[in-house]
Formats: sequence, structure tokens, C-alpha cells
Amino acid sequence: MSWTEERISTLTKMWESGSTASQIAEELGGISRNAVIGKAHRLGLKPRPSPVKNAEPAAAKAAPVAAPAAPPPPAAPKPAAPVVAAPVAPPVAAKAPTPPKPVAAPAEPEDEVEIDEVEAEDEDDVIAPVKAPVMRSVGPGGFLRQNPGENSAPLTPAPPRRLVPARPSDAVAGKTSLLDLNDRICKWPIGHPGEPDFHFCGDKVNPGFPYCVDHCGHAYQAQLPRRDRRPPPPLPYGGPRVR
DNA sequence: CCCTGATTCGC
DNA sequence: GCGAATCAGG
Repeated sequence: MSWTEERISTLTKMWESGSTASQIAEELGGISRNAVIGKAHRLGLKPRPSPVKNAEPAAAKAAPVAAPAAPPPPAAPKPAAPVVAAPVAPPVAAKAPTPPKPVAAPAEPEDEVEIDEVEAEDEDDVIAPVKAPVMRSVGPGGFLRQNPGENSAPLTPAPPRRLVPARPSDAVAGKTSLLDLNDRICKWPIGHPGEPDFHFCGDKVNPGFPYCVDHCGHAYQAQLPRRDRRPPPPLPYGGPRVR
């Protein structure tokens, strides 16, 4: 391939319109990205936002390839770095001190959690303070399933967040520990593994399930019909190239 | 590892 | 002049 008038014209136009060298090469066809860049530089149109910035290229070079037969005599020791009159950096507002974000501590599932409250909406419901009775489906063992939207995220078992000495403490005294688990008691975790008071629910299981009736209600939830589910979020960026 | 542009250097 | 090889940052 040769650089005809038309191809040079296309190159110049695309280059100046912000197309990448790869795109230009693909458009021209039969040519590499490097060829495009090389040609662009020879044409003198280089001002492009380059990922590799100016990092004093002159000094660090000349080593990787075969050393030239005549190494320049060190007659003129290059001045180290006269940074005395350093360029005045604009007052960059570095990083705004992150205000202490009030981390909403996930409410630990206490022993006596009342879940009757159906997500009281904080909106201005001036009209209807009347709470409609909640309809629930009944699970296999007789537990009440949660309704969609009733999901209680904080009750989800979470991975360990920090390491804590596995030393028995008073906090765990009387609680159901890992060693106390059997197939007759509820294995729903209370707290997080590694924390001093981490334990398990320990109630009598809903027969045929690993959890008690209450926790079965959290573990097994009715699924929405397909058409009512939220579509999956779009991919962060466009997926495979179309070509 | 993918992308990017820059540079070098043998042809 | 050309472009592959290489470099280097994102």
C-alpha cells in the first residue's frame, strides 16, 4: 500500500477529527496502526492527546537498542536538575477531606426482631395512615414467605470483614456456637464470623430446612414473574466490537 | 492483557 | 519515506 493523495487526505481528516490510529488504519485498510502513526508524524500532525506524557525522553533513551559505536564523551556533565526555579504549580485543591460518612450500620438481626412493619415509606403519605394487611404466601414448612420488596438485606449472611482472635469470650457464652450446630437447630448466623459475639440462631428448625420458621422466611423468598423483574443493568461498556 | 500515541531504526 | 519493533502510560 502506498500513500496516495486520497489516503493521506483520509488520514489527515480522521486524525484531526480525533479518530485513533487503529481506527484510521482499519478504515484505510491493509495498513497497520504504526504505519498510520508514523505517517501522521511525518506529515507533522502530531498534537494528539497521548497516553504517554512528556517524561524527559531524551535522558532515558539510547540504552535498549544496540549501543552506538561512539558513545558521547562525558565532557559535558549534564546539569543534574536545576529545579530551583521550579514551575509554579497552580494551587490544586488536592483532595477534599472526605467528610466522615455515616455508615449506616446494618441492623444486626437481634433475637426479637419484629418484621411486621412493611417498609414504612418515608414519603409524604398524608392521606392514608391506614396500613393494609400484608398478604403472604406460605412456605412448605408453614413459614410465611416474604413478599417481593420485603427483602431484608441486612439479614444476609456476610463474609468476615476483619480478623479477630478466635478466643472464646463472654459475649458468646450461652450462644449457639459452630460446634453446637446439628440438624435440629437453626443455623442462621447472627452477626459476622470472627466477631466476638458471632453465633447462630439455635432455634428449633422448621422440619426439613436448615433454619427455623422465622429464618426460612428470610432464606426462601417468592420469585417475581419474569416480566416483573428488573432487567439486568447494561454492561459498563459496549461489549465486543461490531465489525 | 487490552488499549493508546511516540520513538527508533533498518530497509 | 516507510513501517515493524519497541517503549511507556492508562
